[in-house]
Amino acid sequence: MPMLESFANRDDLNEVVKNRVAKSCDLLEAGYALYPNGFRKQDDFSEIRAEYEGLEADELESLEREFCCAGRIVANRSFGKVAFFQMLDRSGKMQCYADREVLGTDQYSIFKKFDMGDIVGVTGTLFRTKTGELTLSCTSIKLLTKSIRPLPEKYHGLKDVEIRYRQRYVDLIVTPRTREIFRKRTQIVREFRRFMEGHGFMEVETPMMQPIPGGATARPFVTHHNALDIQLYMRIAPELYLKRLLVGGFEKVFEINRNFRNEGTSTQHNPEFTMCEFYWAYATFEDLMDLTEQLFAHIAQAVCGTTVITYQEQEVDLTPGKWTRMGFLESLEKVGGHTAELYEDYDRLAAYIRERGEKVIKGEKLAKLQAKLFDLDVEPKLIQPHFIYHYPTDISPLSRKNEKDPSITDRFELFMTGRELANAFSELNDPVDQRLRFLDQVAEKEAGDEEAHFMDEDYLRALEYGMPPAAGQGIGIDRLVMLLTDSASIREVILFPLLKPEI
RNA sequence: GGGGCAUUGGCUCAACGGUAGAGCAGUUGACUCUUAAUCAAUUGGUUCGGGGUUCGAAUCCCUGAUGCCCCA
Repeated sequence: MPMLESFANRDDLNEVVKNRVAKSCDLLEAGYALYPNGFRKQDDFSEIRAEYEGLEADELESLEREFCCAGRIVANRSFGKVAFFQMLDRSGKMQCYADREVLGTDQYSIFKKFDMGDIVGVTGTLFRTKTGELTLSCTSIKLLTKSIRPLPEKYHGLKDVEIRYRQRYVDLIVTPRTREIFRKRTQIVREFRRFMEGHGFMEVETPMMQPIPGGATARPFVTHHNALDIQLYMRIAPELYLKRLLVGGFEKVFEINRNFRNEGTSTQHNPEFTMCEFYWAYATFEDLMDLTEQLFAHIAQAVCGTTVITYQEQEVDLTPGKWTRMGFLESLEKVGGHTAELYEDYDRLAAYIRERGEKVIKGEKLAKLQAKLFDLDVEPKLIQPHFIYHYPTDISPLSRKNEKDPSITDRFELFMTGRELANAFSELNDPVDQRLRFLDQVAEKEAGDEEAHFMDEDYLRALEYGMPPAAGQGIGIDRLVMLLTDSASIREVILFPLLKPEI
């Protein structure tokens, strides 16, 4: 109690909090615990609703059953001797009814001291109100957790996105859509796993702290291991470790986990994000296209109940067989509206890209400029699912070269809604070729490209033992969740997105 | 890294150079079927921080912080 009082006297607290602390003191003095343990909840509101929503008022009345629920008070409409209040549990909301006649004067007067946001346990029976709403009439109400901070306004809810992200716990209490998004996220990951396991893939975990970061073109986070006194990097991709597992003989592996890339944030980038990468021995990138169509359709069907979804008011058809497959250069022509006269003429292409406001770095290869052209004029136009394949070898350091044309690789990226969702290729398993590609990257790193790949001798050693021909793919889980929850920003689908510290 | 917008009570928002206000939440009171309950009364502010202009600044200028959006 003295602690509570000193808490209440802190001068940084607003009136509402002080009031609630004062109320808490009253409750304590009257002999009630503020945070008692041991209440056993029996029933979820959604289960009750599912089972009894269909019953008529008289059928409910003859029901003998007493329910035992717990949750947070999120609305309270009080009359003199009765009150209707809403409770929220993990499954949803339920209207409850408190009646002085039923509860007795003592318990009812204690109930009147409860605030919005308090967590309470109730027992009660079902009835239907005059307006027909299924309601739990309380036979007992017990305070389980006192809340001393006021919840946001009930009608407009929480609109300040900064508070929504920083205090996600409040957002989850008051914003049904937020709860919905994260439930769906869990479902999506679960269905992803189920699909992969159903296709014979084995889930593994590989290092997230790596002495040599590899498998992607990105700047890594650097950290340090004290006992070993070595520099470590947070992984930018699991790729090279998963392929070591192919060498080891696991033919179908996947990992769903976090990657870390030391870059800015945007509506589509968070420094830590979740990827699923999978590797399939004795398959090619073409097999992956078929698998991907099946995978997306499976998840969309399971989570959204349809394979035709709506994203930001655009309809996207994920039905397998309807996905477009198009060559990289072909897409520059057909979608971008350019000809070889532009995209194969280095100087003209460089001039065009500068004109469009993109930088051209001195010594940058033609393929990189073509990729920039693609980003500018093709990617934004790919609304329906498109596999864009045969990327230039120069920008695909881990992909297998095409057998007929070594300037391109057997690689594709998946696009829809104007953005990339997956990257896949037939894997390069020739250790000599891989060494040359690494050396090429090392040269670029030395020339100042901080995103270029590191040399990885152990990975080359693994390839020298022999990695079976294989195809591998990475799918951005956050972007997939954005797609299936119609979210415009990646922060909407990450529980605690990275923000600068408050103070 | 650059540009634009935002920041006012716990929350949602007004006031745009002249006394900082409303609704919800809170407090007090009334009320036995409400569902944004209603009615009456009422508390609560370093207008994001710091500087400046002005007789006077939430408002105009500079600077910093955080967030959002767009670009790189």
